[in-house]
Order: sequence, then structure tokens, then C-alpha cells
Amino acid sequence: MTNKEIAKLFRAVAASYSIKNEKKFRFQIIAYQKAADAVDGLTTQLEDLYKEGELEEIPGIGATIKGRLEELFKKGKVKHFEDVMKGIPPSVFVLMEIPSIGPKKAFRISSHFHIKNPQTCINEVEKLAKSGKIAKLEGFGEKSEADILRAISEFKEGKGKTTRILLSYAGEVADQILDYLKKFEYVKDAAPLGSLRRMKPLVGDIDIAATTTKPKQLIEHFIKYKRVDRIIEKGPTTASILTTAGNQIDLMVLSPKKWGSLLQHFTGSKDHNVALREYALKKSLSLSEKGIKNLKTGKMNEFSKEEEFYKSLGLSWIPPEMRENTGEIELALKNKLPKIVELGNIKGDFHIHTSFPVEPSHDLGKNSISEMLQKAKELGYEYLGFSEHNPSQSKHTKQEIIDLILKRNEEVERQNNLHGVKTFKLMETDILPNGELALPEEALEKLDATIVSIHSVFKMGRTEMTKRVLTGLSHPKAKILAHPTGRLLNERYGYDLNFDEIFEFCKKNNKALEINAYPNRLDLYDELIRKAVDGKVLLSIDTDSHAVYQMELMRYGVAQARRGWATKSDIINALSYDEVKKWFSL
DNA sequence: GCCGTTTTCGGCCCGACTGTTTTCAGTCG
Repeated sequence: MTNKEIAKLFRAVAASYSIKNEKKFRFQIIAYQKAADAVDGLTTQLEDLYKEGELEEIPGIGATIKGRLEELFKKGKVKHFEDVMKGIPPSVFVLMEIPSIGPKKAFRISSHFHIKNPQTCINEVEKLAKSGKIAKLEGFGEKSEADILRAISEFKEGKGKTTRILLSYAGEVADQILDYLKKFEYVKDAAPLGSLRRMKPLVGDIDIAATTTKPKQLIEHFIKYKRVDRIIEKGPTTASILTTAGNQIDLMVLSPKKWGSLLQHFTGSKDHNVALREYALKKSLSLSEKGIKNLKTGKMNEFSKEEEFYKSLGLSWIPPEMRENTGEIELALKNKLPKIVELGNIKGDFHIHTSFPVEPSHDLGKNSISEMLQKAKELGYEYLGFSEHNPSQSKHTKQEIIDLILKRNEEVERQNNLHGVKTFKLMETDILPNGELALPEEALEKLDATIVSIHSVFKMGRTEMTKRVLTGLSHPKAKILAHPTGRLLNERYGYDLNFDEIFEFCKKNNKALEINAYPNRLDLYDELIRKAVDGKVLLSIDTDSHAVYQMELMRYGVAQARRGWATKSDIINALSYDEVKKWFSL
């Protein structure tokens, strides 16, 4: 059973509890939902963790659920779950996937109309709604019937919250709406928050907060945005719209005096906020977007600055990228948060593709070596590493490959410091399926170092793939493993590697792992970065640019490093030119 | 059912909006 299926099962159990008796099972419901979230966020298969005896290390899974999981893996089913879900037709759990339909409504409809089949239930409900039968049900009405119909049709089109979009794209959408919001003259502050501010690689809803002295008018202005497909909801302080492109945008508006607490609240994550509020509650303080309420005196404290909000709880300010409730609150209480890396610490970029004709089997860049160097200067870099793909092996003789590399090197050297930016002679060399590098020894010798990466035969077992990568990395010139998991967001999962082994090897042999800043890669990703940092493995944040403008993407890579709690000292390209040169020769 | 810098028992975040309701249930984040 996959993690996705298990998470779904847990949600079904939670839903069953709330159908049976929401009050009585209140905490079981929360526990199973929490466990489902935990499983969903896992990057390792639960079944592997079970085999390795590490189930209890997952926060949100305690003794009881651990026992249920063991039963599930042994027998393929869980007696207790079957009892809890008894009498609830399977269609309920499918109908719940439709926005605005929760467990109660799904159960009411399913049982009243005797709908059971999970495959056909959505169409059956659609038909009932069209014929006006849902509206006659007690507790439903014309509006909720129309709502269900619309929700089903949007669900079928894949609109709204069913899709997650790339961080960079979400940023653009947010910028456009911010520009529009700022046309309303009484807006004081406005910013994208939520997962966008936390810089998660994929963003669901786009959350925007604003302060103004005229909230009602600002909400009216917001919903008149020209790209509105539908207004999802609208109240005095919040509103949500669905854009014609199918993105949901949530706006929350408060007075400028509350900007600090609004920022904190709407940035999340949910887990971070819940943990923070539980902590505050022990001090008789209740937190919300409106401020901090003292439960003893009833007095509400307002905050115009987020730093003050955290400070008044006795915490140092926590960078948004760290707010995932993975230990940051505890450290902030002791004022011991690590000083995580910043964009300004970056002194260069090692993963740069140019248009220099090295005749690779993969793609060339669009701009010249000189143009990329000019951009590097603009970015304030000290150095740039050129790493075109290796010349194709099938179309060239060994000598031709060596000559191509020499020619490219000549040009890189000629440009060294010409624009005030120093250069490194690198390459991005394929690791072949047998672990060998796709460049002859005589060519590798002529390089300062090489980036190595997998670009073919992705479907290998974990052990075999790990061996392949480690063999490739063993070459003394191989210093950086590019886009280590090979994932492409919204397109494909990466290949399977034993990262414990990779980390250990890298640390021992002075190799670095790349954090690829390209928006659909962002790989290594946060969780593995955190483990790499814990294991003292060096990282290199690179843009993988194939054109000048892509060199601006560095900030996304830095953001992932921050999400993984990396500090300046963990990052190779935060070192000076001389230090890098030395490290390459290690 | 989970969890621990007042606790291994007794707590468990906080609020928004909609629709069908005469005071609240359901859903969402």
C-alpha cells in the first residue's frame, strides 16, 4: 500500500468518526487527520519505515496508530477500521473529494438516495442535483444544490485547489494581483503570504494579506479584478476568488495596526501556528490574526510588526521558510535559531550553460559566455562556472571531444576577469548507466572540476542507481552532483537513491550536492537538504541557466536551502574564488 | 489518539464565511 492510499484511508477513518459522533470522537478525528497529513508529507514509503522499525519516529503517529499500521502491512486490512467504517457507503469518501462537500453532506446524500458505488457516485449526485432532488433534502436548499453542481463541474475540469502550481508561477500571479490591489489608494501594506512566503516549491491557493483603513471598499475592489472567473466567498475581512486560469486567491484585510499579527497568522504553516498557539495557551495567551489576547485580563495586544509578535511570546523572529513546526519554535524560544543562508551570501553560480558549440547530445544554452558573465557582474558575483553538457559521444571521436573541450576552455580562459568576474572551466558530464563519466580521461584532466548528473536510464533499482551515482562521483574531477533526485515537479518523481550512503560518501570525499534553483526542479528538496546539513555535507546552489534571464532564479534555490536550514558555511558558492579553487583541487 | 521545560494524565488553536437557519451546522484554512 502506498503512502497516498494510507493517507486516504486515515482520512476515511476520520470522516467515519465525524459521521458517527463528531463530539465523542473529536480528538480521534484530529489524530487521524494529523496522521494522514504526516503520511502525505513523507518522502519515504511507510512500508519501508515499517520494515526498518521506524514508524514511531513520525510525529503524529503514536502507539495505537502504529499498531494499526502493523496490522495493515501484515494482513492487508485493519479490523478496527472496518468497525469504524461499518455502515458508511464507500461513495461517501469519494464525494468528499468535491470541494464544499464534507463527511456530513456526503453521508446525508449517499444514505438518503442509496448511493453506494464509488465509481459512479459523482455522476449520480450530479444527476440528482440537476433534477432538483438535492434541494428538497432537509438542510439543503436551492443554493447548496447549485453549489454542488458547480463544484462537481469544476472538480471534473481540475480547477481550483486540485492543482498545485510552481512557486515561480504563483509568484507572478501574486505580483499581478498585488499591482492591482495597490491601485486602491487606501492600501497600506500588501504582500503574498502562505506557502508562497514560505517558498514551498508547489503552491496551492495564493494567499494575500493587506491592511487598509477602508476594508470593505478594498474587498469590493479585489473582487472586481478583471481575471475573476467566480467569487468563491466574500465577507467583511476576507474574500476568495477563482481566476480564469483556475487559481484560487484568498485575501485577508485588517487595519494597519494589526499587520504584524496578520503576517504571522496568514504565513502559517498551519502546523507552526497550531504549535505556537498551544504554547501560548499555556501562558494564558490566545493568538489570532487580530493579535495576542491575555485570557486572564481579557486585554488584546495589537502588533504592527511581526518581530514584535514573536518577541512578546519570548521567541526570536523565525524566517518564514522555517515555519513548518520541525523544531524552529523550540530553538526560537532559546534564541538559538541557526543563521540561515541569504541571497547576498552567494558569490557565484557553477551550473551555467552557454551557446558555445560543444555539440552536446542535450541542449545548449541561448547566450554566449560573455553575455552570461555580464549578467554575473550585474548580480555582483565574484565568479562563474561554465558547465555545458559534455559533447555527444555517439557523434564524435575521442579526439574530437577533447578538441571541443579545449576550444571551449580557451574561450572561458580568455574571458576570465574580462568583465570583472573570474571563471571556472567546468562541464556537466553525464553519469552513464555503468557509472562511468561520459568524457574521456584526457578531457576531464583539462577541467577545474565537473558537475555530474543522470540524464538517461532513470528506471533503475535503488541499490543499482546509488552504485551508479557513487561510481560517477568517485572520479577526482567530479565535485558536484547536479539535481540529485532528478524529479520534475508536476511531471515525474525522481529516481530512487540511498541518500544516507550518498551523504556519507560526499562528506568523506569532499563532494557537494546541488540545490538546483530551476523552478520545476528545486532539487535537492528541503527535507533532504536538512539531512545533508545535519550530516555536514556541502551544498552548491546553482541555477542551471540556459539563458541570461534564468540566472535570476538563484533566489528560489537559496529559498530551498533556507527551508532546509542551511547556513552560509554549508554552501560552496558562498566561498571566495580562492577558497573554491582550493576546494575543487581537494 | 497524541503528547510532555508546570503534566505519563489531562489537556487538546482560532477564526472565516455560507446557507439554511431563528441560533447554528458544515466546511475550509
